[in-house]
Amino acid sequence: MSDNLPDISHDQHAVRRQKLADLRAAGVDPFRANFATTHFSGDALKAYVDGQENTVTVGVAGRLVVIRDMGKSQFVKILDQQGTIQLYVKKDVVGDEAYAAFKKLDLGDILGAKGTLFKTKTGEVTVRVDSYTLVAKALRPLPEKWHGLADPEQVYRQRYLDLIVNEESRKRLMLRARIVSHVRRFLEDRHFLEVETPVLQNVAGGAAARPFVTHHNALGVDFFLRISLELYLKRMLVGGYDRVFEIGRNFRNEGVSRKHNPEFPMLEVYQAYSDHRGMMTLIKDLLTSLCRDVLGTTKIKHAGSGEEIDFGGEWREVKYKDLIRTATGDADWFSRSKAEKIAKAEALGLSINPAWEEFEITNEIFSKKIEPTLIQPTFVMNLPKELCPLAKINQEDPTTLDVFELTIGGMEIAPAYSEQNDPDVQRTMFEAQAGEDKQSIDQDFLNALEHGMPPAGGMGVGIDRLCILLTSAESIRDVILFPQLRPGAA
RNA sequence: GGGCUGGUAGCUCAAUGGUAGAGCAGUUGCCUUUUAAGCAAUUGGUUCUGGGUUCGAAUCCCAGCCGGCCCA
Repeated sequence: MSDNLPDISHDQHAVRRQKLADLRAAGVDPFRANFATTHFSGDALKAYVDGQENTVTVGVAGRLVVIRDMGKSQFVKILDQQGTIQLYVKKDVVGDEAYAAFKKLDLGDILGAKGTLFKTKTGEVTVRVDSYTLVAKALRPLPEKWHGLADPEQVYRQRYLDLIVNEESRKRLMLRARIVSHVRRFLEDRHFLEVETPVLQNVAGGAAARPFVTHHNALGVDFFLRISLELYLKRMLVGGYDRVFEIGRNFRNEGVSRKHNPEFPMLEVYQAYSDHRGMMTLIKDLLTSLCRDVLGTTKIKHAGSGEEIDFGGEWREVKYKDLIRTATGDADWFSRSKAEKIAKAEALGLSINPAWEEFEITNEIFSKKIEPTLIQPTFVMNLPKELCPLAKINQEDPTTLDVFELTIGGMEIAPAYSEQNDPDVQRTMFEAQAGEDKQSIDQDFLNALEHGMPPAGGMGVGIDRLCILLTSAESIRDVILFPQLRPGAA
């Protein structure tokens, strides 16, 4: 190096670009190299045979995340999908030239290394490197090694950095992948068929939510992004698929919060010749098997309250109306006038819109005063009939439905119904809900019901919320790889 | 949409109206079993943006941009 070059030592990006240029000038282009691995880091660590030093050969690859340079030898760590593994690089093993090049590597570079396993004097299984290959140069520096990346905005916008430096995030988001995978396997084992139904719909049915609208140029029509999977999956029941499920994205054009992301994957399951009670068994089996096989425990810490949620015991079953009567201290709540209900709700500290229907006032009490307190798994049974127009009416109390809402950790985890299969009742319910807006009724769905849908139980499970629960996350953003944010400043 | 709160070196954070600092990272040396490796030296700043107050602003005020928490 000549003396009149500008000092770029403060600019890590420039220093790394210079190193890359030097490599290329020497005929080495890391971006045209590759490396054949034989093991992931965790598998390599398991391949070590106690006492057998330098007998097992492995090829591992990953991102350089720790460098401890001791002059003529270095201990470094690389990170791959399974975690980190330590490499020991000695000058007199790899040779002078390769060692000199190794000393020029930066934290963040991606390399492959071949060598033999041994245990250091402090007991860590380590690869004694015979040779290595740089396969990608990192031109930008990693965040700080002790504290990781703490700025929440950068964690969400540049999740890749969060995943490299924050082990907690890495583990939580990998756990999510295993949860979803387990759900699929669980259902497939029970003869459920996974299907895919349209995201672009001309009627956004199956739920009450504000949809996103988009436009199809060739057809010259607007479409809604779906807000629910329900009406298409029920068409599959009509078509003879007796057990179906879909894990599909729903889109709701509403607020963003700790519990809401505008796009979210939803599991919906439908089982012919079952009902909501069948769904209770299914969801309990699913959650307990997730606890057992994925988490390895039936006790989970609830991030909000710090309370321990126990999936192992009996799950509480309680009627919606009884919860309301208890919360209001009024055994005759459901025969009170609207004015009395408003007065009582306001006395409980709620702000009530006088335009609301009575069931909405009651449900405000449920969602604000009751649901957040239901930390242990609780089946809330027999919801009022106004809340779910797609469910069967309960025969003993026709003001309620054959449904439950499974609530855990203060969150609605899984609503399930005995599905309405009477096309005339369904039409009446739709019309009552639609009011003047007849356009919003999915006429083809009613047509399908008229062809005959078998009696069935159906259930929805929000995957994000399930993951919040099972990973004890504080926020939905912690379980979504790339949560929705306002576009960043340019 | 409202209230509170934050934005300072690549990252994590200090600096309470008076010369913008530290640790890590980087750079240069030393060190062939380290574990946040160690030792020595050292570079690095549009204090989010734009206005204002002031002799003087990272700090106070106003507006904006992007977050976080709570509420709707």
